[in-house]
Amino acid sequence: MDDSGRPRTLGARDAVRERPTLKTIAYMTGLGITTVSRALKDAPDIGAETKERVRLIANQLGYQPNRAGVRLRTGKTNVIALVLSIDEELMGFTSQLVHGISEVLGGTQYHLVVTPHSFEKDPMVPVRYILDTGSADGVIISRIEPDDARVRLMTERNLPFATHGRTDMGIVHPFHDYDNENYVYQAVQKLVQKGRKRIALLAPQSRFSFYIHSRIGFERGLADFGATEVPMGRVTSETPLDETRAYAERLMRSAGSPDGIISISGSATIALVAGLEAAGKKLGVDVDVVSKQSAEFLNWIRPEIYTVNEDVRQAGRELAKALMARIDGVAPELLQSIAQPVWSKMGPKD
Amino acid sequence: MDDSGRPRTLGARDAVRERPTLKTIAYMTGLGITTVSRALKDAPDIGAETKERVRLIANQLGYQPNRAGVRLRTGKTNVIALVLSIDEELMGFTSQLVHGISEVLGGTQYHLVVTPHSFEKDPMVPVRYILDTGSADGVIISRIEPDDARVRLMTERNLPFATHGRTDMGIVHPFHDYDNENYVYQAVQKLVQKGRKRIALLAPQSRFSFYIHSRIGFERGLADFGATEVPMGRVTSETPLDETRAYAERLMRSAGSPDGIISISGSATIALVAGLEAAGKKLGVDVDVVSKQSAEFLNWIRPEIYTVNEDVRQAGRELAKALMARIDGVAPELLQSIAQPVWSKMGPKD
DNA sequence: TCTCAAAACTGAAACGTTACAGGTAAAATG
DNA sequence: CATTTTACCTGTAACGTTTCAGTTTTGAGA
Repeated sequence: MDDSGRPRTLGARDAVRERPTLKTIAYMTGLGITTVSRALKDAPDIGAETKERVRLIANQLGYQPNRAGVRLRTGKTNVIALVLSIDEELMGFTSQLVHGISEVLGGTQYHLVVTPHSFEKDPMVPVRYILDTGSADGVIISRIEPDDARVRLMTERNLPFATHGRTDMGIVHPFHDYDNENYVYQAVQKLVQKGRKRIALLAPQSRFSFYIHSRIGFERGLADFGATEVPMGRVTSETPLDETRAYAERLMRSAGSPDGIISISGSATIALVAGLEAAGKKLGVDVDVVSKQSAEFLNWIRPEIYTVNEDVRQAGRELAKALMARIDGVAPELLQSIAQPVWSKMGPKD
Repeated sequence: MDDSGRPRTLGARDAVRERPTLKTIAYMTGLGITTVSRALKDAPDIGAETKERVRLIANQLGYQPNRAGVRLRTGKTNVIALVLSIDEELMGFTSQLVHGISEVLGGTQYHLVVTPHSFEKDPMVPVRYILDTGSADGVIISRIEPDDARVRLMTERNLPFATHGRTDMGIVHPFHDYDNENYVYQAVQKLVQKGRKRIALLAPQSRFSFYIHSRIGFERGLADFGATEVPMGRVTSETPLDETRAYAERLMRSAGSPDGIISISGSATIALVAGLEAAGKKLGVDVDVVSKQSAEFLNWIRPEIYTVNEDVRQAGRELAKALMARIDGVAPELLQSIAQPVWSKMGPKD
């Protein structure tokens, strides 16, 4: 009926509306689909002038490669999966991370798929799903353990990933971490400088890597600066806030109550402070508190708290960049970074 | 050369590893690919026994339809896009919303793609991108304006969406909203009951729908309960916190300072309280504050604040459910909901 | 016994892309 | 002038799915 070989109503159909495809551009330029595809990829066997022409038309049509086509043909999903635990710290952690990641992904073909899950149940579920369905080119995980089953599995199965936190299992992989050891060490120093000697540490749950790091920093600090530890019982940064508050009140009323407290998490600090004030203690007078926070809010409430900011947004950026590089084959040992603590300007002056 | 007609090493290849496809199941059952496809869809022209057999093998293989294949063939992406403004409220709003949405999406084929953008620049960009690339089956947006260009565009182009907030432009669409009018109305009532008469409202930016709602509730409350307004100048819930604080301090030192303040946002309240205390005022004595919050944290800091919780997680659930229903063709007028304010148990007793 | 309809199943084509294995014409080589 | 390169370009097949238009088989009806 018409110039067969090519599908029938192509020109008409494409000229009207519809999303442009390689076929559209091929039709408009009079070239073959293959040529157009290769031209847009800047392949060496396509003439310079042809490439120019193809690019021009592609731009003008606003051509965007069809993701499903690419994915089906090549297996490349152009998706980064962010695996979130449902009990991640409340105060802005997740949103900061998401924003940081997307900031970097914004200039690329990657989309960000967020996959939350209940950590208590089984942290492997989302990772296995991604592995089984091939639904992402790379994965970002947090809440890392020293010996992390997810890290092992993804390494075995060759799925690129980046971790927010370090492991200690002889596997070299991309990560970004906060230097919690150094943070706690400096915190001890700060408290001792203020004349505090009996210090408590509100640490993370012990299964996580950063528990170890903060303990190491703590013990090194106690030794170096000469102070003693007041134990926090079973209270961690993830204990329900009312329990934390109750424990803090009891602790501060007790005989050997601490005169300095270091907290690893902003929300726990709120409960902590509520507890110690309920016990009649005064911040900056009877006791000093140092806290890390992922959003600048503690000093609005209590200017007396010494605060250190964790730039989670920056962490998101680092993780996204590292992961993309890993996907592109960069060696993992080149994709590791550790952020140093930064003391907030809102805290006390000294 | 083996049993040609079918691709060569299929049985072998699939038995070993590789992801199972319809072809795998077809090979194992001895059926055609089409039959398998239709059997899994429970089509009426497939025998009951055959369906059973196919389902059994599919389950056993852990078959999951290839998303790229489906998407290429049908255009269905099985993706929900969440369009976030980069300057969304800090305190947990984003993460709550994300978790709420994923909770619902968890049981479905849908994936959640998060697409942040700088609202100040151009809120249309992400919507246009999704429209142009067909990269999602539905969209969730927030920060809704009474006359919202995104709503208009998506309606025109027939892209299903749900909004976190209402519009007022004669378009019926799925939404979930918080009853800010009622919240502010009740807040005025509460303050008047406490004997407060000169009330200030820290409202959202005026371009947003919920500005109007809170103003209406405010004015209705003032009239009904007999109080007068103290204006907040140009301060809104999005003003940088230090400016809010400075303004609050100045305001509270001035002649006609308010004895009651209503705040629409938890983070703004922090700055507000810091300001009024800097002016020497005492919460619950010189002035009462009522605040909405999306995470229960204000009363840890100041038990004297009257707080109302907005369950953003629930909002996420509602939005996800509404959007999926809309995608399935349910009429938009059936997919609208408004959450009522709930007074926190942590606030003052009366 | 023959015809027809219903029930059950199936191959081909298409969605948009890329890898592969050519193809063609012009230019360089002998 | 014949032959080989070189530079550019192209058709086919395949990724996994669904739709369409059948085909085969079975059994009922005449």
